[in-house]
Amino acid sequence: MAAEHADRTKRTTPDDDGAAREDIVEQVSRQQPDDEILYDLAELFKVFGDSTRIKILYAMFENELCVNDIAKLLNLSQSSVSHQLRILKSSKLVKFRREGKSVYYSLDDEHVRAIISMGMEHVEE
Amino acid sequence: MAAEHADRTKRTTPDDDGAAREDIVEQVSRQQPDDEILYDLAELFKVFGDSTRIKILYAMFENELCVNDIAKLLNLSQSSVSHQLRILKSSKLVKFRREGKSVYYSLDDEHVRAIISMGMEHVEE
DNA sequence: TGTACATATGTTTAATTGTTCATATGTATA
DNA sequence: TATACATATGAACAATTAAACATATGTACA
Repeated sequence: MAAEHADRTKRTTPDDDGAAREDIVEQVSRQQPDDEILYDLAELFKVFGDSTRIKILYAMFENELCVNDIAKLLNLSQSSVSHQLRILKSSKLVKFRREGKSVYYSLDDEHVRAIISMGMEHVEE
Repeated sequence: MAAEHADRTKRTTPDDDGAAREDIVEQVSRQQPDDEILYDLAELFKVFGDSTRIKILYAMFENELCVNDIAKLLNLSQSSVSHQLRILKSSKLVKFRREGKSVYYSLDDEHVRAIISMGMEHVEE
């Protein structure tokens, strides 16, 4: 794929290049997932894309925490934490269990951990 | 860590639980990366968190593409594509090379591919 | 150098969204 | 059941931002 394109870019005739480009574009178009899937993908990353939510997620990297813990830890209002947890829940990024009056939240699966780790590597390099 | 917490939650004395919570919170607080790093991490995911940018990134998954290709492929204005590529560039998600009048963009490194793939797995499950 | 094509960028506007405040729901216990 | 504590949720406001439009910059070629 990439190799094929590399070949084409070596051509010098304008018309040929134009035709090649159209071919590439059409091929990419066929390979592109449905808009709906890419929309969902963007929505997923949007959830990671807020510093409050990232702080909450990171805090849960190795511990389950209740709403109050998170509020104290990050110096946020209980309301704000609860609102954000609602978003994290509906994106399946965290799971929770009730124990007495408290609700303990934790990361939902290894994907979440992996995505955060991968992003961290990119940021730190 | 998680094991230690599991132990503590078995205690029934309210005072003990309270003290244990504080300990956990303080420990998490020490483990938490600097706000600045988490802010950068959120900023990174924010870039992935737009359907237009995700479409552009995905289109470049296996091919380098010029601005015009992307505009045609995704039925977007040249201006819009260029603005988005600027954001992708400044986040180091894409690299580019000039060839004649055109500028060819491609994914910057394997991290980018990995993050997208990981997100895709989460969305598709 | 002038013209055409490809890309970049400044500005404005409409829409999205995180936080705050107020209030409601849920749970344990006296 | 009344009270206190923990969490959830509805509404309003302020800040962010993607798209559109106009225009500028950069490149090739006659």
